Amino acid sequence: MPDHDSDSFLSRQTKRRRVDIGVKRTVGSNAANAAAATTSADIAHAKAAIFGAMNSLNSHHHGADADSMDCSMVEPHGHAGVVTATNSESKSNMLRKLLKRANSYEDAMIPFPGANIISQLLKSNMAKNERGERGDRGERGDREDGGFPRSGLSSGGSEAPQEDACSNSSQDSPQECLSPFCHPPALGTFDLERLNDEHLRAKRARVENIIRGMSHSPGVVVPTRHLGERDHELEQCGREREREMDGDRDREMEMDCPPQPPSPRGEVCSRENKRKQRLPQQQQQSFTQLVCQRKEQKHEERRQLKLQLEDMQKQLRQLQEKFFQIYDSTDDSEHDLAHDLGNMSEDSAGRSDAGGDDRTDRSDNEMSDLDPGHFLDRARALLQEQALLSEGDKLRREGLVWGKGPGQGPSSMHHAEGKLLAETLKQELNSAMNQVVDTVVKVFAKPPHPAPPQVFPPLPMPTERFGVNVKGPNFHTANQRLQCFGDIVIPNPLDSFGSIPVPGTNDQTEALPLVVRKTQTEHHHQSSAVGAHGGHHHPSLHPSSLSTSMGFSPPSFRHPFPLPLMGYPFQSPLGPPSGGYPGKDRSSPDSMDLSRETTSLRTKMSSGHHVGHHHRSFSPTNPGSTAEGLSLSLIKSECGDMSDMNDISPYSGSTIQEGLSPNHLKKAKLMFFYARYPSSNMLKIFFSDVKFNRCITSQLIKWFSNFREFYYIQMEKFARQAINDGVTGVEEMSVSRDCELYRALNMHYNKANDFEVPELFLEVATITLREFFNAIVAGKDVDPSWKKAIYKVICKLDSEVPEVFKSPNCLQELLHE
DNA sequence: CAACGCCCTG
DNA sequence: CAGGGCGTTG
Repeated sequence: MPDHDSDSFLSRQTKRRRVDIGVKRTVGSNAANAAAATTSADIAHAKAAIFGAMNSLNSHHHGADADSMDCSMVEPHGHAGVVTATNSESKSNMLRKLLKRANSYEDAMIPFPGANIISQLLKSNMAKNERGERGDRGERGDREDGGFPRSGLSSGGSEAPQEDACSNSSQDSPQECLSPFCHPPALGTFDLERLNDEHLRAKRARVENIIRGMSHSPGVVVPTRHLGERDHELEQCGREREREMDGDRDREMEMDCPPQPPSPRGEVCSRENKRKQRLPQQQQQSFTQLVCQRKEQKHEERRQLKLQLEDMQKQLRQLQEKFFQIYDSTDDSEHDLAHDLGNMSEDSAGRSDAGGDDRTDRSDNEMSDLDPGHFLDRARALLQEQALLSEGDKLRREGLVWGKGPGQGPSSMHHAEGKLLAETLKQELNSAMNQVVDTVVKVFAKPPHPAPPQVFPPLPMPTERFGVNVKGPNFHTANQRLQCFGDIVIPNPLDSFGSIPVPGTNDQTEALPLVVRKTQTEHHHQSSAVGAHGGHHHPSLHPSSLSTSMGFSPPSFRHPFPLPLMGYPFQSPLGPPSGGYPGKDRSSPDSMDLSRETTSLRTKMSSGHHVGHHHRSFSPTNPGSTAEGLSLSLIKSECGDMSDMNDISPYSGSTIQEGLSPNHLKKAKLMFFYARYPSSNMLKIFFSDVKFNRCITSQLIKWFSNFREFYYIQMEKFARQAINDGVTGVEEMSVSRDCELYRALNMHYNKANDFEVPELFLEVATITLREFFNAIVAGKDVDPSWKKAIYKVICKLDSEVPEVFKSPNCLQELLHE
């Protein structure tokens, strides 16, 4: 898999060279390599973010609780001892049930598009957690090392370690993390096949159960289907999938690319397309482009879903943790609710012991218990109970105390508080659960809902395929809320995804989750290479400045959808969204997608050849995308492959730019006062708010080259002028703040004169001037390369650029001083 | 060969 | 300031 990645990247790179922006230097290949490593390690980044978040979560609690939290996501067995000891098992059971249901949905979702990836990721998390509990702390550290900017970076060698780290993480991610069978050495091929078979069977069973379950859900009408139908669908999906893969191969042949293994990866596809768009015969291929666009969108959707689920799970774990803190030694009267929650601790523990593969062998009984209808019903029951409880407790809620006071025994006071807390927790849980439900439902209902005008006749695919009537109110709102999660920053491909049919290919994307797991794994890994966060910032950038001046705090980093998600659970103490879901009235994010993508393109095209259209966004009104394709190819030929910049950080709207702005130019000019010859690494460090690619690096270096040029021209000019003026002694030559030379330089690099030119620069300028003076006086200027000696001297005079310049906001900070 | 930097031109 | 050519370096 890494081979494939690097291969494709190499070919991309070589092709790119043709369209280099002109500066012969290929500085960008450093950046490009880094970018490749970044993208290929996106999954590792995501994981690192998750684990980092979990770490931070755990760090707020002491050992046992932290452990139980870790377990809670996987298995509550960690609580079992504690809870049973305190005879409040039923309560905890209730919570566990809820929590587990939340988790179990990933399993339930497996047969559906986008679900498999989630479950895989969750399973991988479980595996990680289990390992982590065994005291393996190093792994997390490694991961963070690979995924996050490190603090101790040397300006010289920041790239090699990055690549190493990235490749490391990309290496172990497929095996360790993505594989549901996390016992590599123990399994022979036969075992693997057998497990795979079982896994598929279990999947099938789950499909049945889910479909059955959906029919219980309010507002969902499900025509019951037979396994045979489903099988047929699966087969069909597989065939479609094969067809598409063949298409990939064909296209690659056309591109005279070295034949690559058929990759389901949208990234590759899009890359192919981008390259292809430069070719004249692209009209013929608009169709295949559509296929790839859809794939890409689907991958993004998966990524989003995955992130959402993880977030929600984090929330749930938090809540659970709180719950157990409070109920550790208290009692309650919730048995009525808890009793129907079944024997969860048993099967939970059983599953935890059995490991990942055992999860697939869930019985139908269990599954029927996990269907969405029951889930929703229970949620409602909880809500009703809440309503009752909260009547009397609402007023006292202010005085919640989250710990046991020293003087507080198991008194009635404590008891009452526990009730309060329980209620609050339940509310939170409910809300969180609602979110889970919505998400899941959203997946189920991936609707052919009326999306932007379509050119191709829509294929009635998802509804039929899943037998889900998506017209229920819940589905709509769920859909919208999902979009709200990703709003502003993350493009929501859900809409366009489900609604952009591709003629001929019967929308095979739905079949992807059903493909063999290995393919899935690859798929996941690769699609995440397009991932959202790849664009956060270059790993070599300074985390300190980022976090302090850009609001790049770890929490927000790990939380792609912080506000809507966090706000939701607490928004309504008593009025949980039983009937109407909040977010129903949110504006459609469709327009935001456009604007956002347009922005992402615009910033990149900061100089020259602006073409008004958004990249990667498939325009339904322009089916062939011929014109767009051409203009797109123009853009790409300007700046190389844009796949490097596809990723949009959630913060990119205000912080990470994909192009150099006039402010960056200004900053560069001010930096020139300190460094005449900054290395590309240095530039990456100091322009941390810019997403580096070949273009940007070249541009920045070109800037400094131009600065030098001007500088040396001025020096020579003034030296000659002084000589002409009869100056004979070098000592008379100096650059002070009132001389002409200084004014010329200041005018050029500090036009607004709002920056105090450092004294060091004056010294360097003086030295330069004298060098020129001496050389000219000595008549060296007859030598065509006489300046080189001077350059050699000057290039050693670079001084440290102040730390302030590392801040993206350094202009404000500098100019306010 | 890639990376870099200078030079020239527009 | 950007584009492109060219030479140098490791």
